[in-house]
Amino acid sequence: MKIGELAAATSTKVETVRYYEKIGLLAPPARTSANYRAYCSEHLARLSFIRRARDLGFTLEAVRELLTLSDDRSKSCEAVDTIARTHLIEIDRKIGDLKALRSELSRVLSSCSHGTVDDCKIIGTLAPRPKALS
Amino acid sequence: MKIGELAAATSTKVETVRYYEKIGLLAPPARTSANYRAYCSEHLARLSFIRRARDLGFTLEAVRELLTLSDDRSKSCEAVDTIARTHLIEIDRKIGDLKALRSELSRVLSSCSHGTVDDCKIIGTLAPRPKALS
DNA sequence: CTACACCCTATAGCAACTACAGGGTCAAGC
DNA sequence: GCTTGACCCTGTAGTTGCTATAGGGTGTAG
Repeated sequence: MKIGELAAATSTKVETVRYYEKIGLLAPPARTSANYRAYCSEHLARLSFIRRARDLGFTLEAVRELLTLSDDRSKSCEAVDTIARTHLIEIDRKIGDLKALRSELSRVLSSCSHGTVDDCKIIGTLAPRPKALS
Repeated sequence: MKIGELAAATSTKVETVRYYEKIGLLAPPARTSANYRAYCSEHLARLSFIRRARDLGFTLEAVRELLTLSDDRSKSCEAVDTIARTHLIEIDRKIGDLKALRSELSRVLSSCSHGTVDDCKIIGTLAPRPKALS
């Protein structure tokens, strides 16, 4: 399996596959006589794992941990659970942040009276022209 | 006003203030005899504007546009409105993405039976071990 | 035999900072 | 008068997760 095929099979870009290899997330595969990367099904499984985890928003560092954990199949999956739960909390935090930001921006927008910049409440909200310059 | 004071007044880090100057967002201030940056109230107003816009999630490029627009006080604020509305749409998209991701991750997490990694549904979901290796 | 798609390495770029390294300046305290 | 410490300076490299480019080699179809 050449890199382009592996990439296509996992909806990944070729450069990204090479990048994962460079940062040690994907094991370097064998090479053909022409120095082309030759992947096997283990690589495909590994990269699929990585992509799925990435799609779920895990950082590469978290993916790295998950991969390590998943390699020791007899260990408790508590650590796995912890990583996922931590990630969920982080997502909730981000959603909360964005919602707060959304309502603030929405408020600013609704105050716009569509006149000149001089009257613009959006600009006004951003830059409260100082009443007293020092 | 020295850079540390300006930074403190706007809850910005000193390095960030210098960074804004470097990328042309904040005008270079006068210098003291010791080559220290000496800021005036205009700089304070400008940096406050930048920080508020950033807090609302505008990109630096959007901030740059908003600053340019806000300098021409007689112009229509339509362009300002457009930038803000575009940003709002973008925020909504991000919230949607995160919510979808959240529900997916939540589903994965709830399937965890807290046994060993070998049974772990989280790992299993991420890496469906191929039934037939090629 | 010559296009063309694919592969290789190595490096730089993106956003928006942040963190050094390696210096200079200045006010206070002994 | 000298040192300590907090501040300031420039310039560069690091962060995350890729993506893009330059400048080349390989393999196959017409």
